[in-house]
This record gives sequence, C-alpha cells and structure tokens, in this order.
Amino acid sequence: MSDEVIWVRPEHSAVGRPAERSRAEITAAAIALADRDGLEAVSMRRVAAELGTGAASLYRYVANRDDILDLMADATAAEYVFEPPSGDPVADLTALGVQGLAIMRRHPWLPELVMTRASLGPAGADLLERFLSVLDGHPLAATAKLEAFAMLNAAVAMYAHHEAHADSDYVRRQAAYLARVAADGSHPMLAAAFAATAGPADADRFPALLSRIVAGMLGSSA
Amino acid sequence: MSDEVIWVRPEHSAVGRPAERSRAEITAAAIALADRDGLEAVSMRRVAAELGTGAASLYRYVANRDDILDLMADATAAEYVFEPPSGDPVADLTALGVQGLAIMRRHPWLPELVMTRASLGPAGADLLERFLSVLDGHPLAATAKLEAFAMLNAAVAMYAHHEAHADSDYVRRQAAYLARVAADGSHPMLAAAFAATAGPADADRFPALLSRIVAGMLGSSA
DNA sequence: TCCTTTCGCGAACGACGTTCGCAAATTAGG
DNA sequence: CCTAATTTGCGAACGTCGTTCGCGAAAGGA
Repeated sequence: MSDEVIWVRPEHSAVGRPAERSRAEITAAAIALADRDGLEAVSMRRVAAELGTGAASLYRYVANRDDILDLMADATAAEYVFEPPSGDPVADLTALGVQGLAIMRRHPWLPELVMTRASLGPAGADLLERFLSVLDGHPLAATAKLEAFAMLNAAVAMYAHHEAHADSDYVRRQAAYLARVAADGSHPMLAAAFAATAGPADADRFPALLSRIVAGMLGSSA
Repeated sequence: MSDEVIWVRPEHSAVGRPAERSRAEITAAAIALADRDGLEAVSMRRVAAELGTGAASLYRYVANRDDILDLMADATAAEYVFEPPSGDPVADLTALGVQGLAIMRRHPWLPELVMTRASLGPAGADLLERFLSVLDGHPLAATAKLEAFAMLNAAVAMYAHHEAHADSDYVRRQAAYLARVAADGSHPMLAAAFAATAGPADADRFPALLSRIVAGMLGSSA
C-alpha cells in the first residue's frame, strides 16, 4: 500500500464508513504545531491531540510520520506565487529564492525539512517547473539546471536555518567557544574576522549573496 | 556542568576512580556505527553496546547524544589535509570543497550532520582558519567571508547527500512520481529536463559546479 | 435488514534519551 | 595500612516515541 509516494495514493475510499478528517486537516494541524513548538513537536500523538483524535487514527490518512513531513513541505511550496518573469534569469531566480526565504521565515522548521528530505509533491513540481521555465533556452545542460535547483534551495534553506537559530542557546555556546579559540592566538584569521564582525549587522544581505551564487551557477565563468 | 560546549569541559578528573574509556574511543565507536548502519543507528544504547558497556556509562563522558554528534563531526573535520595554497582563491577553496566531498563519501551520514547542526570544534576551527587564510587580503567583508564558508559547506554537503541517497528506495519512489508528473503533459519543462537527463551520468561534475559557485560568491558580479 | 467495507482508536510492543542511586575502584591524607 | 573523599560503571526506571493489532462502530448497497 505504501510502496508508492503519498501523492499517488487515493485519499478516501468511495465505499464504507466515510472519514471524519482529511489529509489537508492533518497537514494544517502539523504545520500549526511546528510553527508553534518546532519540528520535533510533530509527533503522531501530538498531531492527533491537536485534532482531538487518537494517534492510531492518523494511520488511516498517512502511512507514517514521514508522509506528514512530506505533506507539510509541499504545503509550504504551495505558498509561492509566481509573478510574470522579467526575462533576466538571474533576477528571476533570485526573486524565487527571496520568496523562499520569506516562506521559511514564516515556518522556521522548514529549512531542516528541505535540507534533509528534499521531497517534491504537486506544489514542489510546480515550483520546479517554474524554475526550469525561467531557464528555458539557457545554454546549460539539463543536469546542471537540476543541480542549480537543488543548490538554490539549499542556499536559501541554509541561510534561513542560520537566521532562525541565531539566538538559540546552542549557537550562543558555539559562538562563545569560537571567541575563546580566536582569543588564544592560534587562529589569527578567525580573530580578525571576529573583530570585523563585532559591529551590528546591517540590512538584509541575502539578495546580494544569492544573486552572486545564482550568477555563478549560470555564468560561464569557469 | 554542560552550559558550556564539550570542547572546553575537562575530559577526566585527576582524582577518584580512573575512567575506563575516553571520548576518542566513544567517537570512534559512534563513527564506525554510523559508517555501517547510518546516523539513526547512533543511539546511546548501541554506541555503548559497540564498546561493551552500559548506556548510562556514556553520560560520564558526554552530556547528551548531541555531544556525540559534535564529536563525530569534528573528528571528520580533522581528516582534512591542508596543502600549501596556490595563490588562486577560487582554486584553493574549490580544492577544499572537493576534499570535503571525499570525506563525506567516506562518511555518508556526515552531510546531514553538517546541514542540520553546523558545529565547529577544534578541527573545525582549524578548517575555518584555513578557509579565511586563503581569502586573506581578498576584498570581501568579513561577514561575507563567513557566509561563504557556510555556503561552501552547505553546497558540498548537499551534493554529497544527494549522491549518498541516490539509490535509496525513497529517492526511487520520488523519481517515479516526478516521471509520472512529467508524463501527464502539465509540466513540459520538467518533461524536457527528464528526457535530457535520461542518458548515463558522465564524469564527476562537482569540481566545475563548485568552482562556479565559489567564483560567484567571491566575484564582484553583483 | 444484512453484508461488506471502511473508519476510529485503546492497548500494547520495542526502542529511544535521560536520570537516579548505589556499589566498586581509585587516590590523598594521615 | 586505614579511612575519607572522589569518581566511575551501570541496572533499573520514567516518559515519549513510531507503529501494529484487533475490535466495535458507522455507513452504503442489495
């Protein structure tokens, strides 16, 4: 029953007792939970509790927990809105990435999902279609375009992930350790970089960073 | 006791009953386990079993499971060997990334670790120092250099992660779904890309991809 | 009405991370 | 040598997790 991806499995049967809930409701509950308490709060029991039902009931809608994660990821992919392309591939792909960052800011758990599972459902396929159509006619091998898609997603996810965890205890401990290493004299470059970074962070550097990366991937600079 | 990162906590006490094992042994056992059975096999109980001891004993060496993951990650960072720089930053950073890919090919679980918790221990600090020294004198803000470091690691991890899971059941199911979507006519670009990719994969495209990305990040093309 | 099919879900299983408390092992001080 | 102080090893237990099983309840078609 589940040797196929969830998107091709029928949601409800036409006969028998009708279902009281839907995949969409489960997805919404899981996303609400994750937005509030993080990804590890998305357990079968807690999603079920969010819906006022029993944990075992979820298995009527979903083969396992990973299916729920796939539903969540694809639901966020559906949040993209596609403006008419400008004709400049670098600008259009950068805009796509910037929009992705905005989505990930709404869902701080999304970067982890994108980085570790990279699954594409219907909305993910639409996104990829859009990406490829921006690149239509561009002299780059199909494989390279697909790599670029993966790379763009990874770059956005990486940035969003860092941003979302910038003030966690874990990162603070980590930074304290690096500062200590920098202070002991054995890592002069690290010390210099730390000193230069000490000031307040300025405006959103992401679009510039991303467009450099995109330009690099599309350009023939190597 | 554990409001500090593991690298600054003393490993053994001078007095009292001497410890029978060391962090290094635990790290080696965990890495062996992960190399053999994957990251999720690295549980307290199984690492302990690998060492012929009890699970609770590990907490004398480590505050929690995440500490073990940090030890593992830093142990792999120690596998880098730093050749004398050539003077060309793009080439030197690309070489660093290519070496990182080789390390990740030896440890297929490493990409996931690098992507989800970017933690730097002593060997990680050495790696970052090397990265920054290659970029010494380069006209790029310190923040941008640190972003570039994170981005390089992410790119390498992403590529290695895809490579390592390319023939998992999960990816096969995923590819079958995308092929089905491509076949139904609603995603022409996807279909075209699939057709163009059907042939056998040629040689290792990674150095070229990576050097384009690095050049993009370092260049002033935006 | 009854039969077939599906659904809801309590109960249970095994594995997980982590804590507690105590016995064993060692060193420091007398 | 003995004792006190200190640290280690770890069995047992707690709460949570994903998942399975089996059964009673609910609906539609004959």
